[in-house]
Amino acid sequence: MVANTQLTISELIRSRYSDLTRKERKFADTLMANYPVAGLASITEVAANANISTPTVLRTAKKLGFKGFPGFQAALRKELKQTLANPIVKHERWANAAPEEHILNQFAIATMENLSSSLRQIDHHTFDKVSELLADENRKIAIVGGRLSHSVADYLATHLQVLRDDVTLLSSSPSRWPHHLLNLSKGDVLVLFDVRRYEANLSDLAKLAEQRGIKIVLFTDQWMSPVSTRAAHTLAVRIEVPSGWDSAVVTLFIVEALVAAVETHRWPQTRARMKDLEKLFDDTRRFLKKPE
Amino acid sequence: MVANTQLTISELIRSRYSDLTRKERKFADTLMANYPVAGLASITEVAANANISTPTVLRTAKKLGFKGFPGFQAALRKELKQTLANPIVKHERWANAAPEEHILNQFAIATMENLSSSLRQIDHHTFDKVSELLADENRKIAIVGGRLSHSVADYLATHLQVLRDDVTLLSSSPSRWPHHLLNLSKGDVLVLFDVRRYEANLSDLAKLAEQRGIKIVLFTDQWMSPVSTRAAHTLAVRIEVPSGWDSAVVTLFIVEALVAAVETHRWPQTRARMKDLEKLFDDTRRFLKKPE
DNA sequence: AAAATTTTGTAAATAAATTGACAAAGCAAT
DNA sequence: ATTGCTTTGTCAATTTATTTACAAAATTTT
Repeated sequence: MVANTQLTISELIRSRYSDLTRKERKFADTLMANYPVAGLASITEVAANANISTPTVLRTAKKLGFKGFPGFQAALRKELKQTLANPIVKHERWANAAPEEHILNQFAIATMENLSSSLRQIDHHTFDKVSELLADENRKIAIVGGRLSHSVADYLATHLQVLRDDVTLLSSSPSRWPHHLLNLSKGDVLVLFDVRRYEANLSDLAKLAEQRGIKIVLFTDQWMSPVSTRAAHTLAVRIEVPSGWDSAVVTLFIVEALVAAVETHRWPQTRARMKDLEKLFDDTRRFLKKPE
Repeated sequence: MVANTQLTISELIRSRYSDLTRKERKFADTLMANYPVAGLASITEVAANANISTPTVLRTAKKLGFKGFPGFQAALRKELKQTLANPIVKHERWANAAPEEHILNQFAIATMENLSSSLRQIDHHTFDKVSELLADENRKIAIVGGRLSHSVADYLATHLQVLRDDVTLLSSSPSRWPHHLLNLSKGDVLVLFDVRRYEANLSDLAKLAEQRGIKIVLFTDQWMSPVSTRAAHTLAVRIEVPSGWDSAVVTLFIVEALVAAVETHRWPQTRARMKDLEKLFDDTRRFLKKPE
């Protein structure tokens, strides 16, 4: 007999309940009363909690179609994992029903996991501190990224420039970086993006910045760029996806949230500033109908 | 040392994370990525899933203040029992302990919704078609973005350039765009990022491209850029977040998944090419130790 | 009420998990 | 490159869990 993989174990128990003997039902009841955690301890403990003997637990598991207790428990865990997994991925099936293995699905799952576990790790005090730093117009801001993280640095710069003055994006050629630092002084902020493989140039730049008393805000990955020892604040995110390189999605997410936080800090000034800028852009670039 | 019963284990890990060594963090990361189920199997299995040895798992548990692995596990179960009993904390399975209204959490909710609803709308056949187009080395590729989407265009260009030849990122100044089109001919591909407010320049460029028989791949938002009428393939995503502008996170997600798909199509060539490039970059830029 | 049958538990055998001791590998400082 | 220190894994010892075999208890049938 093989366990039906379609049914949850609780459904399985309900459907087979009439086949169970008195003590077996006692075990089933105990499990259902605290489902599924009551089934996740050792067979000894589980039996003790239900006031039955260990062989009875084993026999029940076998009756439900499992080879042994460990198999039963593994099924419980698997089920729990799916239940706890992000409700969005799990429940909201796609209209067009792309197969589970489609790369979009694979990526979605990995990205959701990256996002949720990054959120669990990020300290929101750090986030708040960083957003205050970036909102403080007494500090100049320089932004720099590595080879692959340059676009994210660009994104942050573009958006911050809308919100405040004195925001510079360091060019992508490392040779010119030290030069840029001359414009910064003690108390100014260097935002640095460094994910693996960590670049020595960024490390050097951080050293220089530290010597000048410039505050470093570091975006890195879970393995932590060596720059983190010099950084005033470090925001580490998870970046693993099923491909040959790393994902910048969660980093971009944090960047956007930060920009939104800065926007909130500076709302009065921002409002006026954005109007001005919009006008400016309207003159430079032509826009089409504005939706909504 | 006794485990503080006030803290959840995930909080405990976060607070002691800096005390953990490399492999210990690997365990912590694995646990956090699939919390708390990843910690509920036997120590052997848990270690195997994290690709570390069992003693390392044990040492981590002890470092966190538990007497042994079974004690650690019992704490996880106890916590899980409480979590499952109280639906209010449900959300905290994927957010951290920051208050519900914290902008990080607000953003997380919005972003997850954007991602899932975009996934539901995107036709995976379109996605596959686009990935084939981009993988076809007989077609030249030009990439262009608007004012705010330029960084995403940059990201796509940087990554595609690793995978194949003939990838150009159009500069951010619209006046030079038409010039670039001269390098493209019938059957080549123009990837265009256009989210509200839709830019007239991009629209003009699309018209020109269409006249020359260039295939247009459009990334836009749910309201659809006017370019969509000229596009061979349109990928529309949801972009709303609680801030003054729109989110590029989901767009970047699709871009990354596309790059991964192209990588798969072209694996044999890619492999060699990436090796060459790595070497080239190693000569130009200096990298520090490569993690993992 | 006794016999037959089923259920349940005890206890031993087996298998597996946990832990500890130590050696190898990795890393940092020189 | 060498040394000293830290981290990590291997392997064996120990403990614990799981399973089996069988006997006792309970239940049902006659």
